[in-house]
Amino acid sequence: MSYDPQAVEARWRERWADDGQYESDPDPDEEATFITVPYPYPSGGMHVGHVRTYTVPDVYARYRRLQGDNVLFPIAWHVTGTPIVGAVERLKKGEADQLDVLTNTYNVPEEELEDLETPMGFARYFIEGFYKSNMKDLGLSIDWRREFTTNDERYSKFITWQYETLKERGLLEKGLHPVKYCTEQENPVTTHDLLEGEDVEYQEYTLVQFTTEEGTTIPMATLRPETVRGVTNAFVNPDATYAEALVDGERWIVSAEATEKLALQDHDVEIEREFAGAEIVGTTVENPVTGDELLILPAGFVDPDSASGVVMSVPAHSPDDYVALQEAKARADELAEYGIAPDDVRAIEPVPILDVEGYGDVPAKDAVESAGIEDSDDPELQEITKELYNREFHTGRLHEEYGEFAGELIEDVREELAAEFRDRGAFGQLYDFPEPVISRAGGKVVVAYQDTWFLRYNDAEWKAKAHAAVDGLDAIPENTREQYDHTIDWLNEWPCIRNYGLGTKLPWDDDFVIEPLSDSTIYMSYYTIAHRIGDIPPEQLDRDFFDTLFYGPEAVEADEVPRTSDDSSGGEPREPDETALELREEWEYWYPVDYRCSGNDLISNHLSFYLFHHAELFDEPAWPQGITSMGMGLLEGKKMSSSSGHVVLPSNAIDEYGADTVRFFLLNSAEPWQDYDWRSEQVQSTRDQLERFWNRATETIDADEGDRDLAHIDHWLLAQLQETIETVTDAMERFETRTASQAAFYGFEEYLKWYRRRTDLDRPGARWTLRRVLETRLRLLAPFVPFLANELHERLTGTPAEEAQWPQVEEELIDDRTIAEERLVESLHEDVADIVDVTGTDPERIRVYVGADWKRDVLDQVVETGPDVGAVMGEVMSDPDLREKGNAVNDLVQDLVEFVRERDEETIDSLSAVDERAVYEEAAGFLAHEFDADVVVYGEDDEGIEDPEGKASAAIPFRPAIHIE
RNA sequence: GCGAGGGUAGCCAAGCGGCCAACGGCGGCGGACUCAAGAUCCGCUCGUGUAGACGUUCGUGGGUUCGAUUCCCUCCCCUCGCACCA
Repeated sequence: MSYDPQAVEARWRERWADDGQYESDPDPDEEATFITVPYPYPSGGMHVGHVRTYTVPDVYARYRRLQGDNVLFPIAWHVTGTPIVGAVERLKKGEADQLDVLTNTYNVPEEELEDLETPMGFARYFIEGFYKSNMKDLGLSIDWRREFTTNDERYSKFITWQYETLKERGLLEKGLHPVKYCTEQENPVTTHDLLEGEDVEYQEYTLVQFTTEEGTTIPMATLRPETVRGVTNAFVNPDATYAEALVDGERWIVSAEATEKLALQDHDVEIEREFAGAEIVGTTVENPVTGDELLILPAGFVDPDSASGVVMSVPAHSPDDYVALQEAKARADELAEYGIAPDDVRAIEPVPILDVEGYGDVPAKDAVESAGIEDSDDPELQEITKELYNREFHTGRLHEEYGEFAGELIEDVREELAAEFRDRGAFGQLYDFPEPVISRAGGKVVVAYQDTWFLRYNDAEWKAKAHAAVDGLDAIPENTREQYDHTIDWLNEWPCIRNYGLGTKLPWDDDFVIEPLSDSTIYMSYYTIAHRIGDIPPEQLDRDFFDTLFYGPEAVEADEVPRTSDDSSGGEPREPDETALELREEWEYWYPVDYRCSGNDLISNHLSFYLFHHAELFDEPAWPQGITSMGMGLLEGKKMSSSSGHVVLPSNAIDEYGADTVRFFLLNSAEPWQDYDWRSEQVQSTRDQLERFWNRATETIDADEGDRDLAHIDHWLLAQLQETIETVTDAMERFETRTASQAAFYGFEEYLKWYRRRTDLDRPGARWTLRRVLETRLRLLAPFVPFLANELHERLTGTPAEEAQWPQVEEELIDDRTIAEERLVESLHEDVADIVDVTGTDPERIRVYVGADWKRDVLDQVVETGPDVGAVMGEVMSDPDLREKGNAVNDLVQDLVEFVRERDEETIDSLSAVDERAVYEEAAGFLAHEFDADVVVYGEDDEGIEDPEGKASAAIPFRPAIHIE
């Protein structure tokens, strides 16, 4: 029967569903293995780029089951936050892009679009229609009883418990934090809400507070506060609108735009009057650090919508400023209209404040002159400005006048220096974007301070615990360990709430929702009880309930203090909840998570949060045991992207190739942590290979069973099988799905190819061997291609592969000597083929000469003495018979020393027991058949040897001489 | 810039001190089978070569070693992450 994956797979899916095959419950007699994967976010459909993430854990789950474990592999749906809400809004607005993705990429029928117009309706559509059905079609061995969404009432109770506990432990703190803010909607926005400037990051500008004669503050925005001593003048845009305003009670002058930003960044701003920038051009201001009086010059390049709208000029270090100053000098006479004396402008000279390698005293001048820049419109000006900026930041050292900071590198002291001036009241700060950022609502996006709650990942003790969790972790691949440590060190306060979106309300302030990365840190524990918690009324799921569940009855009994912020029941001793105690058994059985299979892009946030929260909320035995981080998927060499339609839907791929092919391709084309590339040509080829495997397997199954009457080559194949079992098992333990499947499938195919050439497959011994090999391979492959492997295994043995055991190496079938012997045959075959090829002859007769016994003695001596020509010669020459042979021995020793050096000890060992001549004699028939020639084997010293061209003496041990004619 | 990963024959990709001119797949060429196509099987696919060899290769330039694709350093190029976004 030919390979029909759709039919085979449909049967097994049905069978698994009917049997509840992958529903796992605690069983004290079996070891628990708990595997998780980040729950998908159904803000769109699933594509093949997502498939491997879920297939790798499935393969491991299936592997552990074959090893006898009780395995739990659950899934749920993450709907928290704004992406789904945003997607629904865009749909309702009828946005073309959104409609295109839905109807063209994901083939949502027009008439069903309406169902997607509520957030949960949208989520449901993609959960049921894509994720869930795709996962089932792929044969993922998920316990479907445990699914939930993060918007479920009971899940929220669980998150509530988590956040109340963290708050009580002092790990949540309230404060102001800069966020992206849409001035149109008057609301914070996320990257997804942006129309323009998605990847622009806001920057922290220092406001250097210059003052006018009247004592008005003019804050000049800079990213380089350390250049304050190099300021020679200021620039304002004469045509822009500026405002005089009371800022926190002080009189300030900034651009009109800046007043709004200041107001949003926790300043009290009262605008008194607005005027054109020209008004203050020509006046002077005082540098708060040096006390110098500086002139304000006009400049059209000053953007009033960038920071404060007033900039300070540092011509010695900024090529931009240098060119602007030169231009101002050139038209100094025109500046008289602003009441500026032209000579005052011409008198302005750059003031260097630092030394930087590779430039002279005035670096900006050097840079401008060597680049040959003439005016401020030159596009190269930006480049050299950036280049000099970088150089100065990393290698620039401050001059003497900086006192304690003198001689230091800018990158080491900038922050410290700015902080010091800030303390003295000379500097302020302002967050702003360096480029325009526009929200999807069309409004300008600025940085605003928001009152927020954040998780204190900067807490030293918490960090220490998280590091401890990393120490005990099986980080796969191992080099991700340092990334976790690095992230843990680097993480700061993390705002964990949002103003809107789906999810759990902040327990003590329901204006806020806990954001998606923060409500998904310990939910793996929720899986252990998810299938039973539905029977419990939500109101019963209070703090005591979860305390009992996770911390045991004593956590409640011992504690008579009211626990929740709104608990008014007072200090009554409480009874642990019975149901919670029952569920506690589930949690204790399954926890900890043995492996979490995730993407390497999540290391810097989600996976590190996962470690932080486990380390804090649970005791060490419940900490994560292992994390596998995976690479991403490409489609025909390019990044997949649902918005551009450059995706393949799993359902299409499964229809076309079958689920086993999809799985096998993904698992075999790269190791999980490497990127893979979905190329339809390769996928098709994978399918062809599986089909060939199927056909061969079917032949073996249909043939007579044979019996255990084994020839040399059968022993050889069985010995290779043992090596394969070992390789595959080792690889599976390390999640090396490529190595494992490659060895079990393609690697072994190579052995079979040789085996088929070497022997008569109709022998009873061969048939027995082939059945044995097939059965073992089906078990090795069952985690990868479960449909095909279970089907064939059942046809072969009567039971599915998944009900059998993972293959064990059978000691009595290990046979290094036979493997070594067969290698000799292979290399003899290869040598003959080479000679035939090079000479272009079609041989009638092939003569094989095995080296003389004394040569073997010399080899033994080399092995004993070690690969050292001098030492071996010393030993060998003490034998008179050998000494007599003179130079021949010398040459032989040279060759044999090299022979031994090139091989490892095991190979040499296994060769020592080999009867070389017998091996060639056994293979003579095979060679005769292969080359269609007579094959005769001689010993070099045989009497009656035929040696027409005197080749025999060239033989050395394990490298016979050959003659063909 | 910081952190991580990577650059191997036409393409994908393994190797990670000697068994390596370098597994495997795709593509290409030749052959067997076939009326034919497909599938399958065999051989070739860096160069030279009428004897199993030699020569030049594994981003660049150095170094360590008897010996380096494999170890160390320099440089060049590519990919990913860098925060409130899942």
